[in-house]
Amino acid sequence: MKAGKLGQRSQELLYVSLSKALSSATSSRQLHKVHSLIITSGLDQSVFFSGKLISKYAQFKNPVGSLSVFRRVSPANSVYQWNSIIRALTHNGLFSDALKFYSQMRNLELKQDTYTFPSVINACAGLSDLEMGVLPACGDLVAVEGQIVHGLVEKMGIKKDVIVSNGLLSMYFKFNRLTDCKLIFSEMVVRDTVSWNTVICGYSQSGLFEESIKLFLEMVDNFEPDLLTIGSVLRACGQIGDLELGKYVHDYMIRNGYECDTTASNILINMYAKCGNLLASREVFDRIRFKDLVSWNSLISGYIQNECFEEAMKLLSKMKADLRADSVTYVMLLSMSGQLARIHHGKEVHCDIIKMGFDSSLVVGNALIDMYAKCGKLEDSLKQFENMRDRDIVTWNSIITACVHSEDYNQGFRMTSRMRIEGMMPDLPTMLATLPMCSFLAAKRQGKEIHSCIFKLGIQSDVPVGNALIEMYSKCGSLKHSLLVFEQMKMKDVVTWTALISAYGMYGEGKKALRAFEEMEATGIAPDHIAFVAIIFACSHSGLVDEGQAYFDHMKKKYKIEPRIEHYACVVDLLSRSGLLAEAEEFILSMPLKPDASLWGTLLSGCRASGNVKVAERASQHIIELNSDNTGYYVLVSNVYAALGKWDKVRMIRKSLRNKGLKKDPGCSWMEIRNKVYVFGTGDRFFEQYEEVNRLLEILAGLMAKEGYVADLQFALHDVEEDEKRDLLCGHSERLAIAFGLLNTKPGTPLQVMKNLRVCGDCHTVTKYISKIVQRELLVRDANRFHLFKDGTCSCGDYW
DNA sequence: CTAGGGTTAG
Repeated sequence: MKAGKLGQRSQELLYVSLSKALSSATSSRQLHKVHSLIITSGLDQSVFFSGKLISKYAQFKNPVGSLSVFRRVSPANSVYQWNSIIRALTHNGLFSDALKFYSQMRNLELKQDTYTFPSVINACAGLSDLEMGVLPACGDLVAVEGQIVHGLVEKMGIKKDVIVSNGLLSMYFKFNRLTDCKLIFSEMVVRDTVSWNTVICGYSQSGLFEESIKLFLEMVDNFEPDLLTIGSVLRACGQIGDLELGKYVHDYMIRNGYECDTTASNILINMYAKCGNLLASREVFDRIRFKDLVSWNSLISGYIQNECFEEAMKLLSKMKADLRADSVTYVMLLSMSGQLARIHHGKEVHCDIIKMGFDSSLVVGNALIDMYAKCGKLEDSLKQFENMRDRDIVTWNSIITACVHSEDYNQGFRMTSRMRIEGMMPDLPTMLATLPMCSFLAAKRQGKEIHSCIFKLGIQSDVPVGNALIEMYSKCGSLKHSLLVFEQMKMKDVVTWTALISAYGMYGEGKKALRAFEEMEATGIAPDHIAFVAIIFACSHSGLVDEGQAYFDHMKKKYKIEPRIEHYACVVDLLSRSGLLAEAEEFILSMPLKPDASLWGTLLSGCRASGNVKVAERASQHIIELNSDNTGYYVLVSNVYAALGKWDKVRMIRKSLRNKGLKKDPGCSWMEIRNKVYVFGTGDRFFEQYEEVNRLLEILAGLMAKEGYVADLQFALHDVEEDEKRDLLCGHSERLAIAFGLLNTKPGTPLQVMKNLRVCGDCHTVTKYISKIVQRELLVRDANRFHLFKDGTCSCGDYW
């Protein structure tokens, strides 16, 4: 009896001391020691110690240890043990394993409790992030598991448990199911700081900054925000540039003693920099007692974002005196080189990166691709891309963007197909990078594919995506689809409206563009300087001279937007296309900014329609004096002298182009027939069906002559005899394309032809005749607009 | 005995 009591007493003592030892273990070595003691005492299979050991191993990032303890108690019969193993696995990122254990637990018909769900929910959420991209089926599975969990939570009546609800909230945020979040949050009976933080962070991370700020303001009435809340809301302030609220939060921090927190101060630096208030950033920085690398990087990045590059460099050298730059610092420096397009600076940074051994970093590698592209060195971007061992989605998006930046669309499309072959899932930025390629090439088929991909990704309601789609469809010859996308967009910004106005402008729908502009103003969206470029261009493409000029004044007076060179160019285009050349020239000479080559070039193009050689010659003189590098203008100038028969001047210009190492963009046209793209260059003789195409053009020439057509030889721009000039005109690439299209499609089928340069006046006339003779709709897109030829007329009303 | 939110520089 006595011995028994003593035994029980010592057993209790052992229990307590082992439990204490286990709790206070601070290293895995200590843990192993205590574990051995527990085993020798024969207590390792007890519910209490096994559960505690499982959790303890998880704490030291040793899920294998947790598992081996769990296996020794199998079949486990206590909820505590199951909870522990599920939590241990989730804690270590082994989400799918955690869910497998959860399924087993469900099969055992053990009663789950409020401790089970938070871990399970976390596992669901974690898996969605990591594996859904690669394994869509797995993602579905998790979605189902998430629903089961939610259902069980409701059935068990533990919906009111704050921790469980918070877990559900966080899971749905990770699935980006915002409506569910809203519902759960509104139904929560009890909310604590964590609940508020979950929704505020969640909205901020989903990019819904206004929503996040609104919730924060609601929260402060009842709860004390902590550092997490403050961090999230400051991020939101920075993103939308809400300086006022940012200052309010800063005051709150000062009042509540968060001011000396380094992390919080770093966020403040970032917020002020994003709001453009570098002085405030600097003040916060100077007050930080313990500046860490992030503090320095944040301030330097602030200076770079606000284009104060010299300040940034000064700070950098100061920083280097007591801290070593890390990969983030180098990424920022690369971004600076890119912004400045200074390849020498970029290469120096690249050398430093190699020296410091940061060249193996994925983020740095991606930044290098971007830097080289922005410096116009696509070759170096490609080299960097090929040299990279690991590539993530950003790598692919960067190289595609690089190709787009250098206008190498074929390379760009090659990259997108390589990306598909290598199994990389495209994302939203991929869509934003590829859509402009389709726009430029008028590749409608690829554009449509991307559109369906956008639906599959579920990002069709994203505003920039919608904007890019509007542009793509309008440039691919489908105004109808553009309008459809526009109508379906729930949220619209100034870019959306501008895309619509430009679309109308390209199709010569000036009146509709004007109406769209008014509608935009009526919905309370203020036009920016680009919207004005779009509307004035739309006017000039439709011959709405008075309206265009009115908008130019409207911009200055009502919106206080100072006209830039491109606005002046629009007005010059507007006047000269309508034959008001004297007014256009006068306008250039009276403008407050120094006219550059683009203005004279615009005037010169405008001269083509009316053939005013005097103005053309004066404009040419200005262009030559300005010594621009744009070949397009020199082609125009040389055309003027060719038309005047001043061949010595033509030769002089050609020679100076050669000396500068510049080459004229060759004119080319292309069209899509049955999913295949056919390209034609000016005067091409080596393509399929060359003979047939030529014969058809001859037949058409005969028929046109009967209708009264006479070739306008001022557009044949070579120093050759008259009849040879006629031949050269016939060789213009758009004619080859049209003839080829006529031969290879059924009668009556509308044709769509793209051209990289502007259509010449003679081709414009010829196309009108052809549309009448063959009774077909011919849609021609040139450098900046569409011409729909139908029964002898053109939609542009000859304002080409 | 076990549970929930994670913020800053790119």
